[in-house]
Amino acid sequence: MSVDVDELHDGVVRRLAGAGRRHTSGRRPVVAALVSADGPATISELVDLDVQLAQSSVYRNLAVLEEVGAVTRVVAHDDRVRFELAEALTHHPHHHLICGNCGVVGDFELAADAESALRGALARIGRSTRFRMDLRRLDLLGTCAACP
Amino acid sequence: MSVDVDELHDGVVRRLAGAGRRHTSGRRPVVAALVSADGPATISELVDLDVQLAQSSVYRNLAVLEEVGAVTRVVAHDDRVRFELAEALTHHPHHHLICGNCGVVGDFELAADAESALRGALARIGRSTRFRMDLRRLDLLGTCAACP
DNA sequence: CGAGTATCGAGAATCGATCTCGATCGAGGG
DNA sequence: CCCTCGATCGAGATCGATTCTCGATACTCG
Repeated sequence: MSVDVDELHDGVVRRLAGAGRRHTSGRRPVVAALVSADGPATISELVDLDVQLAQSSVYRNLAVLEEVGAVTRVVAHDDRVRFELAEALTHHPHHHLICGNCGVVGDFELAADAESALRGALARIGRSTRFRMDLRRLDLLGTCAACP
Repeated sequence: MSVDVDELHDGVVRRLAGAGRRHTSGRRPVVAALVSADGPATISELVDLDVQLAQSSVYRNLAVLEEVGAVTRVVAHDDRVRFELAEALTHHPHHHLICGNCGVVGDFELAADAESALRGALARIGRSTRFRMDLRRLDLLGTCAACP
């Protein structure tokens, strides 16, 4: 993760302020843990990364941060929810590779041409179905290197 | 769902037999409920569809059916797991559109050209990451017609 | 028919996620 | 600097989906 951490916190502060919320001593460590985590992290992973964190507060703060658009919720295939910093803050557009076996989630980027081709195809699909496609995210299932 | 139900049960029987399991009076209704469900269904939806079903048995049987490859587990964005009949049985290849808001899951198919283009792109990605991409499934996030 | 194994169903046990509630913290006003 | 009031905090209770336990049944095969 090669993002200017101060700039990132600034972004978080702005979003929170815009909703009348504060960037508190309870939320900063959560954001910090998300930065240090390599990719989408579960609550328990975050608590492990920073033992000071109270589980209930992490849940609450992640909910708030998600509400103001600072973090994004990622659902994988093990029944735990994962969170990651929003692309708007990290400036790092990406999609997810989910291991259908163990649930690990990895990030990847599509080449520009593949990305635009995909967007075109999906826009067509969105029109033919009752869904509005935003292509905010593309979750792909595969098998990670650690699984058989 | 326009599949020959008898042929479908035959497929289920074959898969179960191949693993030394039986297609019992407890599993048939589950498969039947999956057929009548329109798309991936949650356990409670299945139980609602057939009040005779015992919840614990549905869980167990779906696990068995998944084990032998007769059904597939689908993870959406509401915290419930959904199940659907495996493509190998329905002969109906498709991907999923997941409403990021309410969690509803819909099916869709990609046009052949888009599908192959996508496969190519993903194969490349699989090589550059530590994931083995199988493109068994493509889950897309969008917003369904019923959500704001 | 009898043995041995796969299943069944109801209820208990798990465990991640959410909610409750009294104690704190922080920005502004006085 | 003190006070007020809403935003937050943290620990523990609660919720709800999923899984496990276990005695009772249903089949298959000899």
